Amino acid sequence: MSIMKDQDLSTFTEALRRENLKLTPQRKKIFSTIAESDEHWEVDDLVYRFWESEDRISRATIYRTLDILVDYGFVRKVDFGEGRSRYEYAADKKYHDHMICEECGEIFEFTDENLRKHQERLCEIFDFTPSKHVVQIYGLCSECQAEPDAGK
Amino acid sequence: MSIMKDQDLSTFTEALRRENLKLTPQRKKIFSTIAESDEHWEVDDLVYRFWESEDRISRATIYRTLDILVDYGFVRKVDFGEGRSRYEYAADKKYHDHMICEECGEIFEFTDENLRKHQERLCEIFDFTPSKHVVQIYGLCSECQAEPDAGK
DNA sequence: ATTTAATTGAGATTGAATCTCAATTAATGA
DNA sequence: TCATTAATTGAGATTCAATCTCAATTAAAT
Ligand SMILES: [Mn+2]
Ligand SMILES: [Mn+2]
Ligand SMILES: [Zn+2]
Ligand SMILES: [Zn+2]
Repeated sequence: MSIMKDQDLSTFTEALRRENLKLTPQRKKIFSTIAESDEHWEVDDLVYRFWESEDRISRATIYRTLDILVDYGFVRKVDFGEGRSRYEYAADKKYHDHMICEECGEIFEFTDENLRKHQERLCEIFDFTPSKHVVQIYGLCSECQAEPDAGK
Repeated sequence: MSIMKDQDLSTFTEALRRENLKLTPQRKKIFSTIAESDEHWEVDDLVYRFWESEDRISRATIYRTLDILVDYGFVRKVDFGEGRSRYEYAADKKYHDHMICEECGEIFEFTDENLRKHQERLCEIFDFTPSKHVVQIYGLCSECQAEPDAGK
């Protein structure tokens, strides 16, 4: 685990203490696994990863810990309309949006400051105080346009 | 039912015939109810409305009919992260996006051509062929900023 | 009127997410 | 180090939206 992520872990530890929550082995393990995970993983990715390891962690605990991590801003919850949630480690990553290929499932991240500013302006017009923006573009990625079966 | 919506119904009828599907009383009733419904309704809104009427329609049939209507483009399915889907009658309404107040649940629609064009440009850059865009802004509406309990 | 493939509805099933509660454990401080 | 206490865990039950199954019904075409 990198220096940066060790820092994150101690930030997590402090946040827990601040709210009188305990630093349990389960929470520690979930945190460090997440910090090393691929992007946009789902709960079962964690469940099965732990399942194969020495000490399993129950679904309930995983869900509960994720809620805390989302609250604290270490993890972002994303919904690509699959009927279940995905998550991404947020601590070392700035604002971005997603393109989702409906053929191969690949997810492309992009950042567009103009897009962001447009939205801010709209909020001003509506006198709306935003807490969260969702921008998603569904369609066919470059590969899948060429060969419709590429991703299968 | 307006002239416009009668036209829609016959378009629906034709679409059904084209695919060898039958025009049943249930489908007719669902269609006309939808065409008169408020925006962003959910399945249970329909279920209960039919429940109180003469002839009830089963959940399964409602879901199946909605799938067809979404396929044909008469209805748009929207997800505001509530754990269930909402729908809106699409036939007489052009492109728009949504602001969702997290306090009172109100949904505001807006249309911004620049935003749309920005997204188109991004798709070109990524060589991505879009089929669907989702833009949602969650936060506090004007009313709810002033009085946090306004919507309760 | 007959034929046939599509449709319906009741109820079972799935799958994600949440809840319950008894047993366990981290944290605090004497 | 040990006792106290409130937080945590895990197994399994529960919830809820959505989908599936299948026998009975029905729209539509001839
Ligand atoms: Mn991402
Ligand atoms: Mn709308
Ligand atoms: Zn693709
Ligand atoms: Zn509001």
